[in-house]
Amino acid sequence: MIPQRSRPATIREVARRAGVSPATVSRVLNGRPYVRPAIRAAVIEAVEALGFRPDPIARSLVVGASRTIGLIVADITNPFYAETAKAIVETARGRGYVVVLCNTENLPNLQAEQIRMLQEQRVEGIILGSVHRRDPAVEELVASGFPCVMYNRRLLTNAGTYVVLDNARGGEEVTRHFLALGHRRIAFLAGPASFSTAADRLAGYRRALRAAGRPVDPRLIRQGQFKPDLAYQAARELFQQRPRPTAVIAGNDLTAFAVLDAAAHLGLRVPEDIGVSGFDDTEFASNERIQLTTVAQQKVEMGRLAVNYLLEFIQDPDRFRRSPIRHVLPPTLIVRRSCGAMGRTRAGLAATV
Amino acid sequence: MIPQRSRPATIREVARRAGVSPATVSRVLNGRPYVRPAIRAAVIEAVEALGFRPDPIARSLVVGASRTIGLIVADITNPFYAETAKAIVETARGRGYVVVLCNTENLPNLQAEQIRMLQEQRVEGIILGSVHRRDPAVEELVASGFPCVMYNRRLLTNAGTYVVLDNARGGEEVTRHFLALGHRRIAFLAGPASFSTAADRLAGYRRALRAAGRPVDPRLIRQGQFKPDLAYQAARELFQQRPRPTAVIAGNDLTAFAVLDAAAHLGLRVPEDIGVSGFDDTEFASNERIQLTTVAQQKVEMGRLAVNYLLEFIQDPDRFRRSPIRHVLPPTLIVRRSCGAMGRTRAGLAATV
DNA sequence: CTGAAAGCGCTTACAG
DNA sequence: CTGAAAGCGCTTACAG
Repeated sequence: MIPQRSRPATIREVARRAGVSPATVSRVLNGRPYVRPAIRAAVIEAVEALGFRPDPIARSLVVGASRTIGLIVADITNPFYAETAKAIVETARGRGYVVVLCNTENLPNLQAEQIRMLQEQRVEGIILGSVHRRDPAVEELVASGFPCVMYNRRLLTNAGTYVVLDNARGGEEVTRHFLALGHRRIAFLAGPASFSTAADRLAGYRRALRAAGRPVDPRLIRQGQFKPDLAYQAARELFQQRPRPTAVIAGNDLTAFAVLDAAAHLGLRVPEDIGVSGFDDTEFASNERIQLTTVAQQKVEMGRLAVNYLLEFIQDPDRFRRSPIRHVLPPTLIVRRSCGAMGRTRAGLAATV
Repeated sequence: MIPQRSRPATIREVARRAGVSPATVSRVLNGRPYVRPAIRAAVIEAVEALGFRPDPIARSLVVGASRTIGLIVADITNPFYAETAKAIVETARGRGYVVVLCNTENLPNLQAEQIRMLQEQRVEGIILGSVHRRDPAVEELVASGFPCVMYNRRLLTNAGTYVVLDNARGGEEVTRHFLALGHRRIAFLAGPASFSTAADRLAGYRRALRAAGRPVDPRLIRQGQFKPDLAYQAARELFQQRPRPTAVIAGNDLTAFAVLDAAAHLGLRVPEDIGVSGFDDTEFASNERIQLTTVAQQKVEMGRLAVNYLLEFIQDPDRFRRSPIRHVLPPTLIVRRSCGAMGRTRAGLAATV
């Protein structure tokens, strides 16, 4: 039953068996019209009898399509990337594509090397999850017209097709939330300024403060840490300030967890002494002991969109080169215990501030 | 400077420019001996001038080597798989290999399909992280001699090359630890019996109890849940038992977190009312609010070994077919707050039991 | 040491 | 509607 795996059948063996030419076999395999039904049937019969599966490598060589796409992420161990990667792999599989995974650790040189490598491997397109705002390798890639879509982060030039969260609105909403709870010294622990996510979230924070007529205090802003250990240090420093901030908005969930740790080590209670929030709504944010208020993104949807746009791009590159798609997804503020909004009146909070 | 990406140079253009034949260019590119130094230099000069990069697809077609490996995991959003995948991708990259990621959700049919697909894509080998104890598709793959290495889980037949944790010893040590703390009703929340990890950890638990002359109470054993929501339910049921278990060993960290949630929702204090432990030592286990006692594995090392064995397998398939490698890594018990060993005397604990 | 030729397994004009 | 031929971009015996 199961064909021996040793020597896969070739198209010419199928042709011989069906009594036709390899060209005809190729035609029925690729669903081309103009093949007499009887011949088509004979070919199909032969294909099945031999368990024939066309060699994708050979096919790639001639048509230049590998049915492979590349996925470049900053860090697959970050739950945000893991969850989007899962959706990407799953969606691609459903469309007959396989995905090659690359991890950049946010190193521009490494990312540039991976882009080169993926193109050499003849992937049909690339999904980029870790672009920097200024990113020569990506800018060049976009300019070249090679099918690619960014997700999560985008270029400062705003070039190319991308799907991102409305990070500014997310930053704005969570800031407004803390303001509404009566907080007046709200710190912002932003990621590196070179990531659009961090920059946009911070911009939203500033906008919300200004809209509320509150000053933006530079001492309350810490830039540069998306890594837990750096965020931990920055949080400790913030907590040492007098007067102490009453809330800290972390640039993502992972840094928010580090903020919680720092608070615990300094004997600060969350949310009584300090309100905390994150971004991403990763699995752990809802853990009973964490209960992190956070700005959620539609991670599965984001991954799915990235794949769909990329495959459309591959189908019709000219269209995307002429008019790239900029898809901005809405944020959702998820209120949990860590911000102090649950089970506390505004008056009660005002009293402790 | 930068060669136009539009029409990549071909080996015959390089040959023309260097005034040699394509065969010679191929030789110097592949580091073959017997090329006159002057000619070699001319070829290298031409390669650089044209920014030539050999087409890996064409190369694959003739040599049958794609410089690509497949990686099949159960769930990339599980931190264990994310961390090992990262090490695998990184190690492979260092050796000039690219990795195609597949996610099985532990579905045997899906896994079988991915194996087929990867072979069609002409990957040179496959790393399998989600095999079932009985797994026809994998057993067939191993029997066929196709280069593959399992990690994390292995087959009941024990066939093939693998690198796994000494799960039995891990289960044994954590059980002994709870026994030493004075616990007498230790529950075990095992993963599905079809995973060797779950089966082996449970076997270790049984062994430790028997060695201590303690009975194995079947009501304290729950099989089947590696998913947080199922584990949560199972934990609630365990906690409703009278007398209540005083400790629960979870099959992995993710289920341990669910156990913590269940305890919290029932108003049980950890570790005062109930000791809890996990497996894997994922990032979150060390979170200040979690402080989960757990059995650690060397995840990076495991990933690295899997790649290295696979590449050796690819180099010398006969050797691996004749004598597969069975690499068993030692577990490390990491004691944190959740088991109750910290800051409590044994007498104190005995009093509460 | 080097080149001409064949070939990897497909697809695709080009004829008919 | 179908086949013979050329070709995708390499590598590898085979001669010399």
